[in-house]
Amino acid sequence: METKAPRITDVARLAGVSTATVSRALSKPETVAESTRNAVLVAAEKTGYRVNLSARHLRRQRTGAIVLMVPNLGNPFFSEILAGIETALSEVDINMLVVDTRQAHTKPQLVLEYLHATRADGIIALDGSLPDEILSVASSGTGAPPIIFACEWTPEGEFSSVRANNTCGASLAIAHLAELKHRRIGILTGPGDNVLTHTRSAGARREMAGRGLELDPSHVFSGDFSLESGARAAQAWLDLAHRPSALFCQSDQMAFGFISELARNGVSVPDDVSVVGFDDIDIARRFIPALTTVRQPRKKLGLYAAQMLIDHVGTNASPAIETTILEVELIVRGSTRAVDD
Amino acid sequence: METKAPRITDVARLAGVSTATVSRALSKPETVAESTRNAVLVAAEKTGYRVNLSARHLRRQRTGAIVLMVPNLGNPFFSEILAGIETALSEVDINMLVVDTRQAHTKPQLVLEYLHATRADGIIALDGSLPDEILSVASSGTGAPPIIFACEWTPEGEFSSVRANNTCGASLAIAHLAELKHRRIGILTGPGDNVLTHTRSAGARREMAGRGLELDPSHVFSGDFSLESGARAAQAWLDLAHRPSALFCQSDQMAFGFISELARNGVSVPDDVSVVGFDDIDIARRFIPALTTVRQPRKKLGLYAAQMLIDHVGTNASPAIETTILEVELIVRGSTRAVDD
DNA sequence: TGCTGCAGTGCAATCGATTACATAAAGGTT
DNA sequence: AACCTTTATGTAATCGATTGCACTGCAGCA
Repeated sequence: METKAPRITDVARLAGVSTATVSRALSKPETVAESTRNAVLVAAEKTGYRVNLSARHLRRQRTGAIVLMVPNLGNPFFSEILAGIETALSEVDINMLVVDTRQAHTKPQLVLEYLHATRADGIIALDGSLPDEILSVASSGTGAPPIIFACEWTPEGEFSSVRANNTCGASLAIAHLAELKHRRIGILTGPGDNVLTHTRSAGARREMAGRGLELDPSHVFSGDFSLESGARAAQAWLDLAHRPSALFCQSDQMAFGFISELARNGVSVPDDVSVVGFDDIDIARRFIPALTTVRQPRKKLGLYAAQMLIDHVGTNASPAIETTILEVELIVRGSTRAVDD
Repeated sequence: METKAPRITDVARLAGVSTATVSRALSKPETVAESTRNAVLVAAEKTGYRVNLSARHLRRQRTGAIVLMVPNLGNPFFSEILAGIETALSEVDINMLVVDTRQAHTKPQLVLEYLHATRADGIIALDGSLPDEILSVASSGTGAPPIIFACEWTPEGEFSSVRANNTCGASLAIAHLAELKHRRIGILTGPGDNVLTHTRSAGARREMAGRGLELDPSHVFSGDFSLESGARAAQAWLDLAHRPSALFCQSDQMAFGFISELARNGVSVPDDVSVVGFDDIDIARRFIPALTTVRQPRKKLGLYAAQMLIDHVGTNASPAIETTILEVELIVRGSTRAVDD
């Protein structure tokens, strides 16, 4: 019963033309006479013909797909960026291959596979801390597809990237707390080796310095952007004799973990501490208290990254390194309030 | 400068063997003499050879990829399932192509493309409500790749699926509330046309009936699994003269929206109302109050779905329809408490 | 009338790897 | 010594679509 899928020759025979004409009628319709084109279309419809993409890709030397390297698929922060990328790609008929890079650090070989041009036409990396082995291959240019970093990036700046203005975001967060008269402001950072951590920390420190505020080293908590690391920071906060009255968390997730753990210990946000997050993920406006945070234009980040990659893929040799920085916005909600005098 | 990527003939020449031997040495090492194999491996290493996947796929008549149809990439509930699927697939060297099906309903053509075998070897659908146009093609069997439903499924049961025991989950939720002496229990449902909505509602109703509890029609709120629909239900709840003392929400997101909106109106969970969710997404244990909910084994759902699909793809003609139902678990946290007598 | 140009089409090479089949060499059996 | 196996390798067809080049026929032009 199992009928074979129709091939281009089947359509050609039915339409009474050559395969070359069928191919042209379908992919460059304007080069074929209208009557022929219609005959081909009818024949294609009748046979239920679908091009064989493997054959097309082989011949055209493109794969019609890009890979997306995500540091941790389980993190909700990424999902909306994914959605943005997907939207942009689906319009130009490019597929999105998703890879979780958590394993990249233990098994770089596995991820290296993706860097070779027969797998994908390009790469969007949401993970700025890919192992050096991978980055060196990527930058060597020989046969490796173009790569764009989104959100995160590599400090050396060898690659194009689209990112939020993290420095400015951190400044906004600190400025907001300072204006609420907080003078003992703490910071809950991301992982030590992460560019976002550095950039946000630097932005925060600069803003504090500019306002003559000191940053007590014991008020710097180090986390890893996750809920649980926020909860751990709360424990550390509780153990302090001299506690900060406000905390700038470098991710919303950590802010939630922090607030939640404090709540379990009878400490209230914002009454006892003010908290500012970073990202503005969906749940932020519905957390209790609603979280004051720095909004990153996630959908836009995804769209821009995809667009940039599409451009690179189209003009198949543009080594120009572009960096697009998108503006962020402080969203003031219920997790911050002025200190009592 | 741009050197062409090395081909299999380059490796063959360098190793002094035929292309057939190179191919075998790389993909079926045991069929080649050890000395030859080593020579090939060395030559491959030296040239930096990578197989051209388009060529391989064309010849082998497989694509090495499966597509994953996700109803809404922006929803955090799905991310962990994605992670599970990705883990299983990466071990067998299959790629995951992710497609957002929100557009499927407006543009079925676009999604139909994926159903043709040259794009993917198989499909995992997290969306049970694909348009009929698509389902009929999928079930016709002619050239369409195997499809597995995960989490959601189609009511007609024409396809294999992996899902949680939703009926049982709903029962557990209601039983828990009933044991806390709640007698006026409300339900916040998902979209009316969704299988999960029906199954969970049926399970809840049955459990209530079994315990002699009445379900007041005005205590059934209809949502769409989203945060905001939970908030809207809270408004509806506030407007009631005779309010339920407990609410079973068919998703955690809705529970958060509901609790949050009540909090803004000075109503406390669990003091004034008890709330049970469904899913146990990460944030549930850190929400304030921590959410009592029914845990779905998300990672496992992903793993099983991937495994089932891999099996189907391997034995390339197994029309047997399997249904795997995974058990759920009630996680009691702070959003529920006994009614005051 | 004869020539040029162009639109429309077909022929056949090509993309690169895989694999059925053929062949050769080595070892085993009687 | 003749013959059969087994193992290792090579030859060449094949997967299906695309596209450079060549060809045909017709319109336009001098």
